[in-house]
Parts: sequence; C-alpha cells; structure tokens
Amino acid sequence: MAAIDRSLVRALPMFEKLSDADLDRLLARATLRRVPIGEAVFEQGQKATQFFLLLHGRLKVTQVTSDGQQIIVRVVHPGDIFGFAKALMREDYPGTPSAAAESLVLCWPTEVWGLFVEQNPHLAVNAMQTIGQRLQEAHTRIREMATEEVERRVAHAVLRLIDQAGRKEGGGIRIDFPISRQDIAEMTGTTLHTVSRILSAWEAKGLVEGGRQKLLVRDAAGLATLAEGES
Amino acid sequence: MAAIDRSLVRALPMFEKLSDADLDRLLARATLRRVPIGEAVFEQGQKATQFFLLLHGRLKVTQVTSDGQQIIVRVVHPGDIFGFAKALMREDYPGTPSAAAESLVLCWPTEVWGLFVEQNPHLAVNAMQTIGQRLQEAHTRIREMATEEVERRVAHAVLRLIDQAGRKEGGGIRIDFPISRQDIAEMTGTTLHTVSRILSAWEAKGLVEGGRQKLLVRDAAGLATLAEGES
DNA sequence: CAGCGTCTTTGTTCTGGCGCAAGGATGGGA
DNA sequence: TCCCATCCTTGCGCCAGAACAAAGACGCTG
Repeated sequence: MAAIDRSLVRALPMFEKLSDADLDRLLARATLRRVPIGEAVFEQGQKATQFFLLLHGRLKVTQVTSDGQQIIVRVVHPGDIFGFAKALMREDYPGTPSAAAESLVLCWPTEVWGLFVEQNPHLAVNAMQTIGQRLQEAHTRIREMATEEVERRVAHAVLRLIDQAGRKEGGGIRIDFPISRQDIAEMTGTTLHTVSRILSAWEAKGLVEGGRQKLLVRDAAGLATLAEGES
Repeated sequence: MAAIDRSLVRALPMFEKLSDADLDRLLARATLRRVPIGEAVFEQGQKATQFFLLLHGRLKVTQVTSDGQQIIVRVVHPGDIFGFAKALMREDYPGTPSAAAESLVLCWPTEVWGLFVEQNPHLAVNAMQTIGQRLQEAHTRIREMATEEVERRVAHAVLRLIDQAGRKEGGGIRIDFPISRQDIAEMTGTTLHTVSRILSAWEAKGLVEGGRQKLLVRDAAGLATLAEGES
C-alpha cells in the first residue's frame, strides 16, 4: 500500500479530532490508489466492497438511466468520502465516480466502517452531517430543476462549482478541473448545445471566459444576480 | 404531555432494539402534538429547536423559492423522523411540513438528539440509513427531472405514492391521504393543468380513477410500464 | 507538423408543455 | 338548503429549449 501521506489526511476536518493512534489504526487498513483521468473508481451497480476518501484530484459521479441517458449526480472534491453504500444499507453502488482529473483515493473494505463509526463517535456524527449536507444540496437541485429555467440553473451550477472548486486567477475565478459543456449539461438537465449557447452569450456580456474543458468566471456577482432571477 | 401511546412507538423499526428503560427515558423528554389538516408543524427558515417523529397522519414538506414558487420536497409517513436540522449542522429548518391529513407528532428538544444517538448506536446507524435512503430518493428524482418527460415523472411519482401510502381497495390501490393535482404538480415540477390532463388521459385508458383530492390506481403494472419508457 | 479524435459553436426546425382563460364539479359551513 | 371556497377540467396560442445538422477549433500523438 506504499506510503500514505499522513499530513494530507491529518488536514481533513473529518479527522482533526482523532488521536494519532486511532488514525494509524484506520490507515493501517487502508490502501492507496491512483486513478488516471477518465478511469472509474468503481462502476454503478457493482457490489459495494469498499468505501473511499478522495485525497487529491476530482471525481464526477454519474448515473446512467435504463435508456442510456447519463447525468452527473455530484462532484467529489478532495476530503470527501464517497461510495459508502454499505453504511446506507445498500448492496451496490448507485453511481460511477470517474476521474475528471488525475486522482488519489484511499480505500477501505466495508467491514471497517463499523470501526470507523463505533470507535469514534465524531466520525459518525461527521458522516451524518456530510450526508445531511448532500441531501440539502440534492433538494436544492430538485427545487431548481422544478422551478427555474435553464439559464438560471446553469448559473447556479457554475456558482456552486467555483464555490467548491474555484481557484483565483488574474481577473477571475477558474474552475480548477477539466469540465466540458457536456458535463455542465449533465449537471443541469439540459443539452450541451444549450449550455454552449448560454456560455457564448455570457462571454459576450463579459461574465465568463470559455475554453476547451475550461471555464473562467470573470464576474461572479453578475452571475449571481442572473441566478437569482431578475435578469 | 398526556399519554403517549407506547405501542405505537414500539412498533416502529427504529425503536425495536431499544430496551424498555431506554425507550421510557426518551419518551419522558418528548411531548405529543396534534396537528390539524393544513397546519404546519414548523415553518421554513425558523430556528430549529426541536426534532420530530410522525406517529400518525401524513405531512407534506414544502419549500418556497425566493420568487414565491412552491414545491413538495417529500412526504412524511408515519414512523419517519423529520426536522432534525440540528443534527445536520443547520440552524434553521429547510422546509415547511404541513398536515395533509390529521396528524400526531412526537417532539423532542434538539438537545436530546445527543442522547438519541450516543446512548444508543443503532439509532445513529438507523438515522444515517434513513438519511441515506432519502438521499438516494432525491438523486432518483433529480435524474427523473433531468431526463424524463412529464408524463413519466408523474407516473413515477404516483407509483412512489402508492408504494409508500397505498391502501388496497376494491379493484385498485388508493392513495391513503388527500392529495390534489396541485400537489402532484409540485412533486413533479409541472403545473396542475398538465397533471390534470395526464390523469384524464390515464382515466380514459382505465389506468386510474380520479376524484377531488383522491386517486385510485386501477392498473399499477400498466402505470409501471408507462413509467419505464416505451409508451 | 500533419492527422485525427474530441470538444465546441452556431444555424434551423419542431414540439412538449406552460401560460392564460373560462367553465364545471364537489363538499363544507352557515 | 343554499352558497362559497376550492379543486378540477379543457381549449388554445405560444415559446423555451430539444433535436437535428454541419462546420470549426483545439490539442494530443506519432
């Protein structure tokens, strides 16, 4: 399993209250895995045998419908745990997380989840809060999809992205991993064509600056205004 | 706080592994509240001071957008816990649960949540599974809203309803609480007009039977076929 | 640096379902 | 019993955005 970078793990809020001994015990059960761009950590429908923690990189979790349509359910950022289906009483993984950027993942066998939570109550509480936040986010998205039109949904999605994965750059905020129009379309329930048109319009207004698999937000405030309604 | 019907509580899966003594300790901190039709247990945005368990009846949880649009985020069924925002690190309630049918609710102050989980690990695990299931459901809904057209979404929503709140009745399955076209519209992200049209069409095909705030599903299988695609 | 696959842009056509409008049914309350 | 508040149905016009189509642009590979 090679050397697991303890400082990376230590820095995560989820583990900050853990004793060194407990942390070591956890890490002893873990394996480290490098995931190159495009590769999946596991596949939707596969039996859940492990759960994971993203140390570095970026994953997009997709679900495929029976008729082949694909959507992006969420984006996994460094420090997030994912794939803990077993803890939720599921036998299989509900989605496929694939690497949008070169990623580094910690893997534990599902049996360790018990250790994870029993031995250390914060972790359980923390995990619950995490899921709780995701639930909120999901509800927000449902509300957006139900009530807002496409342009506002895209604006919201982009704002969320720069919030979660924004890096300051001369004259704006860049989304810090490769993301295509298609991806944004799958996050907002529309088509890449429509997204492209919208981004072009925004670029003309000086709100953003596009590029192949790139997006730089020039005027986050303007975008927020747009997202909130009155265009 | 009057007499809390212990048999009602005992029957819930969430508490089945709890000792009588522990159960009593929990119930000692609870208050019982009757919620008449149309009334809200609490309001969206209100500070979270309590969490709840629905003993009897039916609640629909709505969220209102800044521009006044309303959607139904979920339906609370007997045995479900709800409004535990504090456990998820939120200060306020994210939605408004109002009674679709005369309801009976157990209320605990948020401080008791600690007791709830620490004293009894199953409860924590159970709560987490519950949230996990909701998260799944939410993702399913997101996927549906993103990829399916209105008729299929409505079909899915109705199927979920008869699954969660169906009561057998001569020649079909009835949704066991008052539900309007408007409600279904708010669950599927459409308008009551469209829902009405769809239900009329279904009625003509012999799939369902409508009525004021009523819905009887005559042919669940047919509906399922419709929901899955090939019309 | 030429070739190719992937990603993006932009135009045109077409349609699901929303907005608007009007009328009809149902049940509860006085 | 009648009235009134809700709730439901149905018709019609319109438009956001999907579907279809076809070029362009970028960047990687050999």
